[in-house]
Amino acid sequence: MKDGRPTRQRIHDAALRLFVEKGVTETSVRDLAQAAGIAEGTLYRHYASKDDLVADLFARNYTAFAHHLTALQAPLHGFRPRLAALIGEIFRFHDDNPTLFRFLLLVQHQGLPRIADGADNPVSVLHELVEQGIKDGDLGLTDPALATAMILGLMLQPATAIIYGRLQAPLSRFTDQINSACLRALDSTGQPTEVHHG
Amino acid sequence: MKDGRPTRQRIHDAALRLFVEKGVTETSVRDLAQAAGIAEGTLYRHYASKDDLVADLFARNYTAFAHHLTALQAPLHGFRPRLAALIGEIFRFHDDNPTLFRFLLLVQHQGLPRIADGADNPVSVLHELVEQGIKDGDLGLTDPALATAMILGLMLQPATAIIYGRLQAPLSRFTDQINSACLRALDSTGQPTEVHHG
Amino acid sequence: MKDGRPTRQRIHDAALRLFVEKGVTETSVRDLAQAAGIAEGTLYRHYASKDDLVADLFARNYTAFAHHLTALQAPLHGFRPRLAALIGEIFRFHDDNPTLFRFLLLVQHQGLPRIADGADNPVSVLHELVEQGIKDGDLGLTDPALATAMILGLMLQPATAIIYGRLQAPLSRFTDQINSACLRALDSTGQPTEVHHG
Amino acid sequence: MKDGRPTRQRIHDAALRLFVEKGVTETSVRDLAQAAGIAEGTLYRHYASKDDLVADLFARNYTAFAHHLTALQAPLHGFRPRLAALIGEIFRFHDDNPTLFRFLLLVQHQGLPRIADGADNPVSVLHELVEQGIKDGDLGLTDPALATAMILGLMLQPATAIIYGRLQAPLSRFTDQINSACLRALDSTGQPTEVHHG
DNA sequence: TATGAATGAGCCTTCATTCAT
DNA sequence: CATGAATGAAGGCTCATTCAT
Repeated sequence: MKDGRPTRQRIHDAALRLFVEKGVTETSVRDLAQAAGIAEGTLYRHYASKDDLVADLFARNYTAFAHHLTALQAPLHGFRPRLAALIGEIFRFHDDNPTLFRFLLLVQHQGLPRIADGADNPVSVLHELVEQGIKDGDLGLTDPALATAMILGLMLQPATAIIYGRLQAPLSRFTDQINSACLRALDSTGQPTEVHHG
Repeated sequence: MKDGRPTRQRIHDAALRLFVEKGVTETSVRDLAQAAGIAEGTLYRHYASKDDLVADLFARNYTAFAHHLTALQAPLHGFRPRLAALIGEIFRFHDDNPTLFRFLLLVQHQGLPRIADGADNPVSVLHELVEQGIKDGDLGLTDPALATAMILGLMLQPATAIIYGRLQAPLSRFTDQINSACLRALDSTGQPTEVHHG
Repeated sequence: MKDGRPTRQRIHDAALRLFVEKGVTETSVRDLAQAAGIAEGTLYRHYASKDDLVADLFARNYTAFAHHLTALQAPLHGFRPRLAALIGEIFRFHDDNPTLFRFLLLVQHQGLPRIADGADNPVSVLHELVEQGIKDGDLGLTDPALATAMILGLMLQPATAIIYGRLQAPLSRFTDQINSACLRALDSTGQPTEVHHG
Repeated sequence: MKDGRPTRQRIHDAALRLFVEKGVTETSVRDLAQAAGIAEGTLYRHYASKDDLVADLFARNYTAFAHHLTALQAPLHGFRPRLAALIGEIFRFHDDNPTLFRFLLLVQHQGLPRIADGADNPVSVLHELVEQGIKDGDLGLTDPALATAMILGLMLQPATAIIYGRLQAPLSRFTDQINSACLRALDSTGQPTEVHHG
């Protein structure tokens, strides 16, 4: 039961895994303790409550990832290189730790109000990039919220498809295709090739 | 408390609303009964269990919508008109009953295994359309799963953005933009306009 | 397990008994349910919480008893008859339901702030009687709070002595002795008989 | 956190204070450790258990006080001087350390069986004094248990009134009044002054 | 069908206590 | 002696479900 890792790390890992596998509400503290190889009471030495564990897990990683994405773009200039870097990094992150990625996706839909919009939010990072791109005339679209949603959809839905076995991991296989699909989707002035239809 | 609608319909409506507002697990049978204006025990005259209610609500509507989408395409021919019809109908469905739409989106992520892939599944309907489109040479992409994910992302993420207030309803406002964005995204041979980058 | 009494009454009786026997905090909801012959969850159909049960049990009886004492005095006039009636009634109450009496004594020391001073409080009833007595010149003492404490002590300490087996029940045996002891104690002008001391 | 006092003393003080403030059961070992500025485990270097701490605190002080009261009476003779000395000392004790006084009062109602009756018990000391007084013909009453209860009530209820703010500390203000009230209450042959009643 | 009191398993959390450092 | 993380039993409470009316 005891392995080398510190207690907190074992809670962290077990929680991430179970929350993604069964859902947050569906995972009991009993489940958590069992999976982490600790007693139930032990969890409360590290987190004030189950909710606190979820919030901490989410906020810490969500924020860190947002900061990482922001840092990544500092040396780059222009919409295209920055978007490419963003997508590449997000896909790499997914492949490095799919469980964490899915947890963030999962909880985002429940715990969003906890995290204020701003630089700490990966979605905001993307949104700001898009806004800047529109201002610089790099995009055909003029609604930043719509453009952000499109990019998000083109990135996250393939990730979801992997979860359900409709697409084969790793996600990074699709980095280039998704990147160029984003560029095309956003460029409303482009001329789609004429296609045959019967 | 009593209104004109039959009991079953009132359970249906209350459940949909509460499940979307608070989550399925977070909604208790007591909540349901209270919102529907019935006694707790009464729910069990209509559904074998809470799970059964969820499953029934999901399956019935998910399937019906899939059939509807299939029927819609029968008179149409070719990828483009069919995709346009699909998107138009999905967006219209969202705007007509956002609660049901969100419920389907929500439960899909938990109850998916219940619904076998096939004609009863809206995602499958899209998938088959895409497969046919590829076979007919109407799309630049060759991976139907990836193309399906892209279209799905371009449709669903704007719907999600509306939930979080990042985009203004109705979703139908974006039908044309999303439709053409799908076409561009899927057309890997198209030439994105040259853009300035600094 | 089932007897004829309604559930609420059985909870009431079991709670009173256990609270007095073991203390409020020391009595678990599990204990309560077992003693009342009901399931744990059943308690929560009748009381919002364990605290609520305690508060309700206390407030209801404490208040009712205060009202009863007040009513009792309406037809009487003057300090002495009223005090005699008060003591007689309090002792009779003790003997009729010693468990309830002890519960009120017990919880009073923890839940006092819940019950505002006033006509709903047996101690206040006594206090007001004493105040009136002082105003009418019926007492030697001039501090109503002190006089109230004295009477209270002369009544309650014998009740306590019965609990600990230092005095034999019923308490009513001592009604007259305590009543006259109160009168003597309160009459600071009286001349205690000269007594021999060796 | 560390102050000059030895660990045991700090536990002692913190325990007394918290037990009186919140109740024994309501005070956790964690509360105790925090208030005493020690680690939770440290408490167990000094006491075998929380119960043991309570018992020790109670027995030690209860016994010591009984001995003190006994010693106090050795040089005095006769019921009256001894009672006066007793009351004076008890009230002084209350005022010197109200927290300890209240703790003794509090725990007495829960832990009494632990302490055998006898010379180690302040109540017994009073009881014996009363018995001797009756034997010597110094009291009007003939039931020593009842007389003891009366004296106890006349002393303790004012102390209780101070806790609840119904009377102003210090208790010693009332020494003489309570002393003479005891004498009058115990003297069943005394003639209460005739009072007016309307 | 409808009701709503009753059920008891299970949930999150707290607690007194232990023990390796 | 002191520490504080770890323990797991027990606590109060909620829940989906049953059943007599």
